[in-house]
Amino acid sequence: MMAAPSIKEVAQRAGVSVGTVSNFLNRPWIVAPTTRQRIQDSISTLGFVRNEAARHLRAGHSRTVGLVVLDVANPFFTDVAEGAESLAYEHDTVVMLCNSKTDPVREGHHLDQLEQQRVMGILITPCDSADPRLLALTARGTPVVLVDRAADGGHCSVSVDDKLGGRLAGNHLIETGHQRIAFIGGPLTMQQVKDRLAGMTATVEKAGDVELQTHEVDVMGVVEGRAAGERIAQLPKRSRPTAAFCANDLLALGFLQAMAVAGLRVPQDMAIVGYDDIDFAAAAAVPLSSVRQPAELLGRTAMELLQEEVAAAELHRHRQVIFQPDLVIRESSSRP
Amino acid sequence: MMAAPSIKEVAQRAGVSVGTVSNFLNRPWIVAPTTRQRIQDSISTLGFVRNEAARHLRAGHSRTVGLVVLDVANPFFTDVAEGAESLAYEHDTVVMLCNSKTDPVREGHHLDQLEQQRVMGILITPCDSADPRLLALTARGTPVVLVDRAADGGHCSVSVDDKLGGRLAGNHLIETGHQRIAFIGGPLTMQQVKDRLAGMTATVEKAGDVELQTHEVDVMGVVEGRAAGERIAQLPKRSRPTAAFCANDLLALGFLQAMAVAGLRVPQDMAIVGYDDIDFAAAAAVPLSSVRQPAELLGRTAMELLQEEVAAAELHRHRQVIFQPDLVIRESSSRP
DNA sequence: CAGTCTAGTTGAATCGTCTTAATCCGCGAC
DNA sequence: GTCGCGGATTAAGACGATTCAACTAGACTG
Repeated sequence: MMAAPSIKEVAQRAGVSVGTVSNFLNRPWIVAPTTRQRIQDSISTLGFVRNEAARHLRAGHSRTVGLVVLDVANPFFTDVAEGAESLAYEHDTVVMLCNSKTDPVREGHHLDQLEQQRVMGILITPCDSADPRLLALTARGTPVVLVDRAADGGHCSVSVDDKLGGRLAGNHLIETGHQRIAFIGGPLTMQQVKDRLAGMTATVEKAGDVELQTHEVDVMGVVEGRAAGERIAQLPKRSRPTAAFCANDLLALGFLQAMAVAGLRVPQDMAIVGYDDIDFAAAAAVPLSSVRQPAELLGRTAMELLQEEVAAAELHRHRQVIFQPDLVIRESSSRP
Repeated sequence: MMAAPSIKEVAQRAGVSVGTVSNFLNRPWIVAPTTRQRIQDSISTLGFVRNEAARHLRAGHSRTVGLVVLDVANPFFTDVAEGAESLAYEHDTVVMLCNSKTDPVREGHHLDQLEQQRVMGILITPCDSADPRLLALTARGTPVVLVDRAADGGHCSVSVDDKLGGRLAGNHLIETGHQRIAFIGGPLTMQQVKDRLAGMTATVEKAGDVELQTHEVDVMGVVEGRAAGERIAQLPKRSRPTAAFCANDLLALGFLQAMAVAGLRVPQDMAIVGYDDIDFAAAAAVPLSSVRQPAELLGRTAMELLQEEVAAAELHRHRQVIFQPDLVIRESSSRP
């Protein structure tokens, strides 16, 4: 296993200078056809592969974008990644997917690594809304775009109107006649969760005689949803909510399973509305109503903003793009 | 936004040479305490961040490992990633997670990128067992470790005995009295799928009077499992299988949902056994029996083999590690 | 035939970090 | 007072690709 051949060896073998090989690689049309052929041959016999590190060093910036998500196992985020990657692909850049698992320490570690790699920029759904590290990063020259969370001006951001999402779910449940509603989500330090709850609360207050219970969880996964469901199923019928609004679909799925186990019928005994409208939601045992977020578009737009910021540099003005969510009504919350 | 400060500016400001700063960074103990302090101050006031590209260029190899999986949305693979990452973390290396989506073109693109980045090595669950590209990659100096697939000597590999897994599922279903069994999985070009089917087939043949139907799918996701389930549910009762063995849990989950929709009870009308034992399996509406694979261990071991190969270089002998799967029996296949 | 183009090619400098051999300096031993 | 020793520091190359000013050799113009 010898060392990988460099442009130099390619040049030598083709009988030209390194400059010409570089031209061949980057501006082939200015190289004479015969020379071009010789270089091509040399490259394939040697099995030459460009050294990205060297290009990067010379260029001063890499062709990689970091994407830090809260949970790779959540289809919502894989869809976001998909969207980001599709645009990246068109611009010949690479996406580095990092999983913070809602853990600030892990998140910090990933940010360090990405900064050391001098990535073009970072797309992130941060654990903490107001982490000063993000601003510091930007100040030191790495553009940061917030995903699924509105920024307050220091960054670009792409988000969905979570309060509206909460209101949509609230209106729907109240209209279908529910008077005791549970909210399941958390941690409540996360802006998205706070906003979804706020939207719901606003609707409930306007309606007057509706009771809202809040059940906080510390991670939004299936397991936690199931646990919350079990807790709620055990409540005496008189005080048990008749509907649940889960802050994401993973929670809702777990919650749904708990209902099945507890023998409560969905939607007759318990209506459920989730959030994100992941593919699983429509395909659940009882198809889940859910507040739909345009995940892929979110990712794609975030990448767009980043590319804008990178291109414009000094004269760039941060933008906050906000999408509207839709409520998709399915069996899990249809009128009994 | 000025350019990121380099070691040179740090040195200047601290009144030392770049060599000393480099020493501070890599072998702090040989630097005098007072100097150390001055450099530390300089670093923090300038906000210096190491340039990984330059280190990499100098060192000739990067501190990144590529991990290419078939489907990031499949919890099995996120568990594998978790395992790989945990070990990587201990060795101060970074994992770059790439999603091929069972698409050879995407896979190829990722491999190109990773090779250009001169990654330390690549852990991959390839689409095609026998892609010559993998051997070429190794020949050119990038170690490749196969994950969840046994290699034939050209690489290290970490896998699980899929034939045994198939036999375990087969024995279990036959013992519980089933005589018509469906196998759902695909594409059949994938070695894992082939082996799981082979194990099942062997058991069925030994038993004698058991019928096995094969239902091939082209991607192993929830949607496809659901479709297969719908197809099978429509069969007349006399010819409809009474049990299904799905080549992964995503398929099984989809299949389970289709049964619910079709009004078939699980396990009374249809027993189901999945594969991978992802967290979802235990938490499904009807808890799923599943052939358990040690996903995290798989990832961790793959990374271990890679590090071994990188360290040993010339004198390295490829190893094939094979784990044993376990059958976890839950409600979905318990005796009616 | 001198002069002007132009297409094609070259060589050297550069990016930021690490390493190696060389240098410096102060102190104790003789 | 000199020598040597060792701890601390430095200066000078790599590493591989890119770029840009400079150069060559023909072709063409007037």
